[in-house]
Amino acid sequence: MQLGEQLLASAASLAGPPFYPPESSSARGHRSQPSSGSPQRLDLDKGPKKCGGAGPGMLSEAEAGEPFPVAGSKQGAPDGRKAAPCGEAELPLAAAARYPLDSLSPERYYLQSPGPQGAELGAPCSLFPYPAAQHGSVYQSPGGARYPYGSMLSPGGFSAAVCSPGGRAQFGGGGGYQYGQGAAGPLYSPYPAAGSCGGLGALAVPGSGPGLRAQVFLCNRPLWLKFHRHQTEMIITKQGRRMFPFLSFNITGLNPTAHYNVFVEVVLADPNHWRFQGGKWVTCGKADNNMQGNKVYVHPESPNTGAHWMRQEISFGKLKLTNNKGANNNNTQMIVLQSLHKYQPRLHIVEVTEDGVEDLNDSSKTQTFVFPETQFIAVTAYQNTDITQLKIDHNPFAKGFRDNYDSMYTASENDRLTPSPTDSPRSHQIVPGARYSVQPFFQEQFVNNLPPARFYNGERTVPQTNGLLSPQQNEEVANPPQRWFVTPVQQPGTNKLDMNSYETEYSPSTLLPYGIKSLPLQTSHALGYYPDPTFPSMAGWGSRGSYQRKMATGLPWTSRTSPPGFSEDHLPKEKVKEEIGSSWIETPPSIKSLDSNDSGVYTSACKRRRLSPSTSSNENSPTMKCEDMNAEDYSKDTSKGMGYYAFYTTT
DNA sequence: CTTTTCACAGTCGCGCGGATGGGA
DNA sequence: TCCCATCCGCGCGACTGTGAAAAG
Repeated sequence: MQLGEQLLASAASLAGPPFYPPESSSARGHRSQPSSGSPQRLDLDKGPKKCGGAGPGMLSEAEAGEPFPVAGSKQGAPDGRKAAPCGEAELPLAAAARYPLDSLSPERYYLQSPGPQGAELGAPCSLFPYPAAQHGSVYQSPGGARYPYGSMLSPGGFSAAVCSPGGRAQFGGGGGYQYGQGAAGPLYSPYPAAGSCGGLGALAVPGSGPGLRAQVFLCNRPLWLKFHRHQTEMIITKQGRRMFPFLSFNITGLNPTAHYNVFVEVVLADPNHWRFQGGKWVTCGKADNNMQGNKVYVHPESPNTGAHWMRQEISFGKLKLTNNKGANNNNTQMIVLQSLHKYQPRLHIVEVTEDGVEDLNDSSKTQTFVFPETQFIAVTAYQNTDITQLKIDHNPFAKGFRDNYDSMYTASENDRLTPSPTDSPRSHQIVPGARYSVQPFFQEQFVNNLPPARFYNGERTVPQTNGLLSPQQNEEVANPPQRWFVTPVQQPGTNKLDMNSYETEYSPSTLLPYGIKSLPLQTSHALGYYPDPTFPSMAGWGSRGSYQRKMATGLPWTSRTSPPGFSEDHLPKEKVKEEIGSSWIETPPSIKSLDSNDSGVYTSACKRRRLSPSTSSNENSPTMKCEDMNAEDYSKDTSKGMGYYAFYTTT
């Protein structure tokens, strides 16, 4: 467990003053040892305890409906677009801006900039690393204010490039983003962006040593965004529950020969305790930041060379979340969390020696990345049915909860409740993907793991779609079609269900452009994950969606249907809007009619579904469970989301 | 009343063992 | 006939969300 301890120490040291008070005292030792008298500990007991009240730290519904505040954000989006999935309650910036937070001074909160990350919503795996301090909303415990947001990097170092994918805004320069956004003030100088923000250009830093900046891309970002819009929830159980979506990254910019440890740390995202009330998440007193337990999950392949980490996608699919405090002792695969608290996963990349020994004195060897869209609230049971539905729709392990229902309907491809690759933000993924032609990052997860049967002609010839997923410089967007034909890197035997099936939603097929939709494959029966029974009703919304997506996977040539230069950069706003607006929550009329006709069957076959026939309608679509968000509001919301894309694409 | 725990049903992949087919 | 490789089916375990019961 030397490695584990080192990493723990690393995380702690990185954090300077840790984000999570109880762990703060264990900078180099055990996290399990609570720092009883830790000066950094935030006295949250003074805060309002009563849930549902309107005390400080609470987000009223009215407030929740307000536009996303940008005040305090140096680089704040000028238009104040908001990224709130289901109200802004979950947005730290909003929260921080509104809550006196009792004894907490504002500077203790490192707000999430609504600008950059919001703008990149459409980018699945884009290459826009930007400063840590400005991003994300990791709750900073008292005493930790010095290190905004946990960028535990030394100011002189290459500072953790909190890489939030997608953004393309110039990094650092040109009104770029600065560290220490908000009250915290810039603690770090602006990121000296190596060339353009993101893109492989930044990777082209030759032989860089410690100063080499890594870039991290959240691979399944569209999925995360989907959940984020509704405020992601993660189930925690005593035995541990896997995350879904799980964290999956692509890393670039590492020294190929150097060794690195890669691990994920889950930290408290804000100082509040949350509860689901009135169809939305509201704060409910102070968080219990005394929670003990392991907060770090070391990637099983650590330590390994930079080349290794960059060669393939780095997935944390086996990471489990638990509320069992005793789980930290003997199960390093589990991260201990507390229910109804909001957390922010963070990725740490620490350069180590060949033996895996970390130089704790050299903070420049550590980089931390935070993706705000991966924030989630830990729950023991799902609160928001929207989230439940998303989980069912996207998590292969939950397939049993959707098949019957799915097979009930025969809605057209366009009339789906569940987003297809063409009607969801995933479509945008192609875009960024189009930029990625150099490295088949996703092959293992998106291609190699795909059941052969899912490939057209039974051959794994689809990898060209990988091109969609392979990082590529922005300037390369111009030739997406060619890029798509990327030679696959066969890595048989890797990843199983947890990887490939999870990602099937984002397999190349899911990333195919609109054109794919018109390519209904006859190979439905060949789909590994979705057996034949689902296909008789393929036209139905049940088998459609992910199922057909998989069919598309098999088309090596499907990518060609994509318009040249198709990219999120060039994606017509109308199209984007259309896609956003057509997310799964919207139920097409055809379904409604079917619902009425087959309600009986539906009821028996899908009694477990929370989505009742009536709720399949627009009026009662799951989305509307955010009570403060009616259809119109949702539309607006999507528009706002669109704003993100617009902002993103124009940046 | 809210939150947590547990048993349950369903799906999937893996591993094992038997059946099958081809070659020596 | 024997040996080896491949294919197939079955059982098991892992994993999911559900829904009821228990706990606070």
